[in-house]
Amino acid sequence: MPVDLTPSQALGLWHAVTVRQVQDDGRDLTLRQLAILLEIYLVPPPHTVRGLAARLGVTKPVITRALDTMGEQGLATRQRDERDRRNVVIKRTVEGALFLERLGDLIIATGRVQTS
Amino acid sequence: MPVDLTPSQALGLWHAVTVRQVQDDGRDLTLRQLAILLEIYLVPPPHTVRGLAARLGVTKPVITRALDTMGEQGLATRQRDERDRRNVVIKRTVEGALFLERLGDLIIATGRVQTS
DNA sequence: GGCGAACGATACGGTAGCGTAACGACATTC
DNA sequence: GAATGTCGTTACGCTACCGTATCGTTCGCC
Repeated sequence: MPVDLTPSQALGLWHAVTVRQVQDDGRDLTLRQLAILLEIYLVPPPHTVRGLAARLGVTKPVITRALDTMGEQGLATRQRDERDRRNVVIKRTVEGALFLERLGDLIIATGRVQTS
Repeated sequence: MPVDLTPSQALGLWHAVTVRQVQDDGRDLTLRQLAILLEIYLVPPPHTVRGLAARLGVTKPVITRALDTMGEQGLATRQRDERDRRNVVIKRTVEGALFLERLGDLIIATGRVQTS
């Protein structure tokens, strides 16, 4: 099941999905926040602030702030690591999973339309 | 040349591309700015502030501000419409075209790796 | 010519992001 | 048990974005 996109199709897909995301989503996430969210939900846990910062090439406060915002929106949760209480483990939430599920559906639906 | 993505592959693609975009791009565009950029370069001109605002479901100042920022970065230019001097026509730039070209290549390259 | 509408830009107060630097809590090491 | 190191968070000053409201310019129309 290969993904065989031309450059034009690739950008077209990105275009359509991004526009619909802007239109529909009241959340207005940053690219960084979206990257963090995808990282949390698509990469096996555990996730820490330091780990995410290193993975994305940003500073720790960026992650802390993003988790603050996304926490208020119910997209992720924080939890102290009881084994090493210096660490904070980032947990997934139902709402976050739903958000990504909708995003996945949007991409697929758009891809079908774009290339049909 | 169909795009036959599973939900998992779709999100995986989005994930990898978004993360690399965050890692590599010092510009740190907003989702809205990215949507505007894609709209300008993938939809046939002419583009106006009002048109883009309507298309994306945002207010006019959002477009004005985004064009300010993107103008400083060389990603787009503004030009008065001499036929109707109330209008401003948004023009593409070489740098903007290069940016999108790189994005397209990134998506394709990622898609190949992701699904191989 | 004057009035109203349309367009883009600007002003305003507020919020949220940024990077750098420092901080408190905790673990580790000697 | 005191020093050192490692976490995540907070503080600071700053910049950029937000939405609402208003402004100046320009067009169209009577």
